[in-house]
Amino acid sequence: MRIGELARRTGVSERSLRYYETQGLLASERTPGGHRAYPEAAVDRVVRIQELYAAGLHSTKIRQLLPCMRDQDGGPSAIATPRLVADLTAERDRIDRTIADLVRSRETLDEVIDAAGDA
Amino acid sequence: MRIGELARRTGVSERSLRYYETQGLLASERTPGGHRAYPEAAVDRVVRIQELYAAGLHSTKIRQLLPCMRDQDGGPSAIATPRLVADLTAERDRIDRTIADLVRSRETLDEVIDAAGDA
DNA sequence: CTTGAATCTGACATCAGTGTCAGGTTCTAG
DNA sequence: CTAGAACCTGACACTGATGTCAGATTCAAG
Repeated sequence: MRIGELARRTGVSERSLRYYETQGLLASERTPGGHRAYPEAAVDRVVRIQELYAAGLHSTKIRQLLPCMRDQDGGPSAIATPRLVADLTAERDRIDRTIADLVRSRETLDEVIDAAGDA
Repeated sequence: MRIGELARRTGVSERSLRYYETQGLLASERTPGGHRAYPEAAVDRVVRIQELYAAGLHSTKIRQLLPCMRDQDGGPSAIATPRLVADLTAERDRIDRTIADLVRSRETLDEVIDAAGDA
């Protein structure tokens, strides 16, 4: 699959896909002419990357994390080091706090929306 | 209360508090010499602002939203317009999606953390 | 009054992912 | 072969909240 199709299927811009490659998050084969060629599994991987980005992880952490993830074609190809586990645990706690925060903000929005609905 | 104390009590930098003021999010009285003076209620307000920022709202939306919020000293001083309600509903849906995404990412992290724990 | 802490304004830097554009090359259908 | 679509690299801009620094002013305690 080429980059255009991958972009279409994942909803991620070609620009971002190329950026992911420079960050070591997404590998690609190349055609003899130098065009990128992706395996089917790239779709899942890009979706995962997007999720992690949206969860506030930086590319550095994602790069360390990806090899330790179980992807659809088999088990993880690496086990997290204790150092990485500590980092990820911190990220996990941060995500917990973020979720709690989002829930509070959602309640705030709902209050305002409901108050307007009563009017 | 002056800006230093407000910063200490909210955990928000003085820089950010001044920025909030330029964005119309946080008013302040001024001493004769020009120093900012905040009422006690400012603490709550700053915390709210921080939560909304963390939830991904931009200052423009927060500025519109704040007057419609019920704060600790009474009811809201404004009712959201239909236009604003539509915006806030969109934000709410975005927050819902973000939460779902965070939960997925948290599961991903947990898997990796657990896998390392088994080793 | 003096002095040190706190505050003021204004300007510039940063971060990291993404948009966008230019100029060139490759691919593929006809 | 050829035209047009798709892709390549590289560079620069942007966003928007926040950090940081400089130089000046104000505040409050002795």
